[in-house]
Amino acid sequence: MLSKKTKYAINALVYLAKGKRGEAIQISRIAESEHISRKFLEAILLALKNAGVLSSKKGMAGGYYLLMEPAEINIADVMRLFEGPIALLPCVSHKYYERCEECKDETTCGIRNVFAEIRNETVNQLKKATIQNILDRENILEVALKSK
Amino acid sequence: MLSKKTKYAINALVYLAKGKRGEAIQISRIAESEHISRKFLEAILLALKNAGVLSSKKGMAGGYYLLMEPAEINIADVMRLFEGPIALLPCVSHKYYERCEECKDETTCGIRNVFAEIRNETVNQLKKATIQNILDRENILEVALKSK
DNA sequence: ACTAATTCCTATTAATTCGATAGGAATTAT
DNA sequence: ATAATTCCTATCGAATTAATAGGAATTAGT
Repeated sequence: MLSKKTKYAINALVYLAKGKRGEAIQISRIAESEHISRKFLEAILLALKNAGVLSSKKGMAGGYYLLMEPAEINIADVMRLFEGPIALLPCVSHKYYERCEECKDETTCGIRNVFAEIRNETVNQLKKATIQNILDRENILEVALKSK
Repeated sequence: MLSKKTKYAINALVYLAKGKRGEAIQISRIAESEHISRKFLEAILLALKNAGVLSSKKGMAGGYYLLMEPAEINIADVMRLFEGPIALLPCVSHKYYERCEECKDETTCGIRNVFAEIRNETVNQLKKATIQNILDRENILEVALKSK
């Protein structure tokens, strides 16, 4: 399951993507709308800023705004930022690789082999899931609902 | 990432599947071979027994043995047993469903929609990954290595 | 220049989960 | 009987998670 941090990050990104591009939006406004603790959200948005996803304006009338395009922001990257590796085992992670302590031979380990495949398919899936993709789905679902 | 519990469970199941069917194998033997704390493994095997995957014989010359066929034991079920739901959000889990607190409309939530798809694909993937599948992969990898 | 509103940054806390350990009861082959 | 095993409950320390606190730095508006 996703941590609340990751979930809140996605909520906030979708919220920001729904607004006007370039308009600075205050933390407290996002926090209220999405029912997130303001202080907690503060840390989350800061991390997204440091990762280059968001930018911010300080001081009065300051706030956060998207730096990347919604179509470029994907769930895989957001998850990596807040949850660490997507791989289920350290021995099949690219960025956080770690050898299994007592694995006799990595090249013939069936467990490693199957989890490597799972990792690859999962990453592909999560990369397709962009913020833009989420917005598109919402539009489709709303249209479908109205036409009933 | 998988918890050590889940990883150890898979290690133990693969180990048992490699041995003779029906032969009771002691916890301590598995623990030594797979470098797992014996007491910790004890709890893991007990849980697998209660889930109907393993059975056991008590007393001297006792131990654990597979109750299900290696082709019937899949990673999805093992993960559910030790990690809880496979879904990344509670609102898309079947068995552990929980509504997102302040979701205005579940039926048009784009986040929910995308994570429902992710869940389905992940479950399909993890169900294909059976203990038998892992054994088969090891055989293929070993043959490939020898012929080099 | 002053004020108020905001982000930025560090530290702390409470609750939960994870990995492991301890000890003994129940069971069974020899 | 004895020794070896599973079964069961309780506990513990460390790490992680979710949240809170407080104040420094920055900036728009007056």
